[in-house]
Amino acid sequence: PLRLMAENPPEVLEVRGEVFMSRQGFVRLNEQRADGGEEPFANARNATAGTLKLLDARIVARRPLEVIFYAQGEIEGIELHTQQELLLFLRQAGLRTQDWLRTASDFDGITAALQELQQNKNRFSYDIDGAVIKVDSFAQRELLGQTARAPSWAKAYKYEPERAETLLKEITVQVGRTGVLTPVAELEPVFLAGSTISRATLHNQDEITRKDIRIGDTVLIEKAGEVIPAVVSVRKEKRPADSEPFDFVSHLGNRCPSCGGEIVRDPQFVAWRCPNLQCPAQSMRRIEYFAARNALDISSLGSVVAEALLENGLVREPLDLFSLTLEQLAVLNLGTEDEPRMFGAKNGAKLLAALERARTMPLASWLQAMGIPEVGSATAYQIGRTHRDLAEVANSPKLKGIVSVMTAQENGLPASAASQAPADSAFGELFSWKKEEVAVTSPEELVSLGLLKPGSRKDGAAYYVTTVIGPKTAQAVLDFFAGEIGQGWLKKLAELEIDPQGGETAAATTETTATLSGKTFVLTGTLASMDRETAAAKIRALGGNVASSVSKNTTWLVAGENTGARKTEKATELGVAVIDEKQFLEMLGEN
DNA sequence: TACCTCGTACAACTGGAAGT
DNA sequence: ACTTCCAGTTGTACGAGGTA
Repeated sequence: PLRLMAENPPEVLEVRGEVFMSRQGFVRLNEQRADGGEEPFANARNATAGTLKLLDARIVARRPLEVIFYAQGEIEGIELHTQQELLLFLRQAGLRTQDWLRTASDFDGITAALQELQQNKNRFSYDIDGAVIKVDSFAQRELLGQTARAPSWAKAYKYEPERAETLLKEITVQVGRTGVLTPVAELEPVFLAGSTISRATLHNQDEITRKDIRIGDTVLIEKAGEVIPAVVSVRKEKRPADSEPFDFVSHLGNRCPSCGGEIVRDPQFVAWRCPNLQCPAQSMRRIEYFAARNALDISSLGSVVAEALLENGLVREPLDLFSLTLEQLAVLNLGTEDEPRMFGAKNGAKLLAALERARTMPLASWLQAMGIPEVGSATAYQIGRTHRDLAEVANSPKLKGIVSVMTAQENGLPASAASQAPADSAFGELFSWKKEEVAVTSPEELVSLGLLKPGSRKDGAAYYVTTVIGPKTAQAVLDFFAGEIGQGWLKKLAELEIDPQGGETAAATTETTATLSGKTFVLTGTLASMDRETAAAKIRALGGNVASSVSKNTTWLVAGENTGARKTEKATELGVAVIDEKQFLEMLGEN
C-alpha cells in the first residue's frame, strides 16, 4: 500500500522481505519475451534478481514481481516482542506476509510442521526448497546473537535437492592464491534446477578417493542450496571397463599446471600445493584478492584484467598496480594477438580512480588485501581495530601478548607470568622473541581491548580465552611481517607513501551490532566508495538513523565530494560535527 | 562444537568496442 | 549517433578444512 493501513502507524517502520516471481508470472513473462523476440530467462530466481538491478523503473514495474515481508529493521513508535506479533502487525498494516506459519515448542513440533509443509508444497504459487525455523521471542534472539554470516536464532531447513546424471569428461586442476591445487570436474553440460551445470569442484584428492571418482564416470550431481553444483556419487555400474582410479598427482605428472614446478604436500594438510611464489596463477589470484570487494574494492579489476596485466609484464605483484598509467591501461589487450580486445580509456580511468581510493582505505582492508595466511575479514577487522598502523601490527605487543598468554596457559603456567617472565628463564624460551626486546601487552589490557575474555576456573586462578584471534593466527601475522614477503610489503608501501590507519573512532563496543544506535546521520555529496543508498543501509544495519536534512538532533554530517551548501552551512550553524568519508567508513567498521 | 577462511559456480547486468 | 555484440564483474551461496 502507499499508506500504512494501521490505526496508529509508527513513526519509523523499516521492514524486510523477499521479492519473487510466481511460477505463473514467470511463465507469462517468458511468453511475452518470446513474442517480442527476446531470449527467455533461465529461471525465476535470477530473473527476479536481474529485474531488481535494472536501472529503468518503468521496466521493473512491468515485471510480475511480488513481495512477502517477514522481518523488521528499525522501528520507532511501536513495541513488538515476537515474530508472531510482527507478522500480525504487518498484515494489519497492509503488507503481505507469508500466511503459512506454524509455531512449535519442541523438536517434534518442528518436524511435524516441516512434514506438513512438504506435503503442501504445491499449494504455493512459487517453488519452495525448505523452511526457515526462527526463535519467536525477540528478547531470546538478542541473547542468541549472530555470527559473521548469519543470526544464531534462525535456521534454514532444506528438503532434498534435485539431482541429475551426467558424464564426467575430465578433471582439471586450478591453482589458488596460496598455491593450493583444487581439482575441478568438467562435466557434460546438464540442465538442473534452473541452470546448466558444466563444472563442479571436487575439493581435493581425498574427496576424489573417498567417492572413487574417475574420468569417464557417470556421476550424480546436485545443486547444494539450489546454487552450488556438487558431485554426489558415481554410478559405478555405468563405469567403462578400462577406467582407472584417479590420482591427480600422477595426472599432473607431479607438476603445477600453471608454472610447471614441482608440487608438494605437507603431510599435516589435505591439499597439494604449488610452492612457487612466482607462479603466474598464484600472482593472478593474489592480485584478484587484493582488488576484491571486501579487501580494497578496486572495481573493474577481476581475473581477466589481472591476467592480462601479468602477461604484459605491467604488474608482477599487487603493489605494482600503483605504477600503472592511463596510457598503458587504455591499450591493454584482454583478447589474443589475433583477436585483440582493448581494456579502454574509460575502464582504465575507472581502475586508476579505484586505486587512488585504495590508498586511503583503512588498515583492516589493507590487512585483508595483503593475503596474510589465516587472515580474512573478521581477523583483519579485529587487528585493524586494535592497531594504529602497519608498523604497529608488524611488531605487535598485542599479538605477542595473545601468543604468550595462550602458550603459558598451555604449559600450565599462570597467564600473568607471560608478561613478567624474564627472557633467560625456561619460560622465556617458549617464545621466538626476548622479553627485553619488546613490550608484550598484559592479559588485563588485552581483555580491555576485547581480544581476550576472562574465563573461570575452579581454583580461582586467572584464566583467559581468546575472542577472535587465537595464538596460531597471531603468530601467523607476526611471522608474515618478520619474513621476506611482509618486509617487502612494508618497504614498498613506505615508498608509495601509503600508510593505512586503524584504531577505533566511534565503535567502542564492537561485539554488539547496534554500535550506531541512537545516532543520526545526514549524508551530503557523493561518497567515493559506495552510493548513498548503500551507505544509508549500512548505517541502519548498525542501528543508526539516516535523516535527509540537518537538525539539532543530527549527530554527524557525512560530507563526500561536491557537498550540498545548505547542509554544511546548517551543520556549522547548529554545531553539528562534520566527518569525511574516511571517518565515516571507520565508524561503520568497514574492511 | 562453533565458526572463520578459502575456493568455487552461476547468470544477469553493465559498459566498452565494433559495426552500421 | 545509434545499435549490437560480447564478456568481465558482481553478488550470492555453500562445503571442506582449519582454528578457537
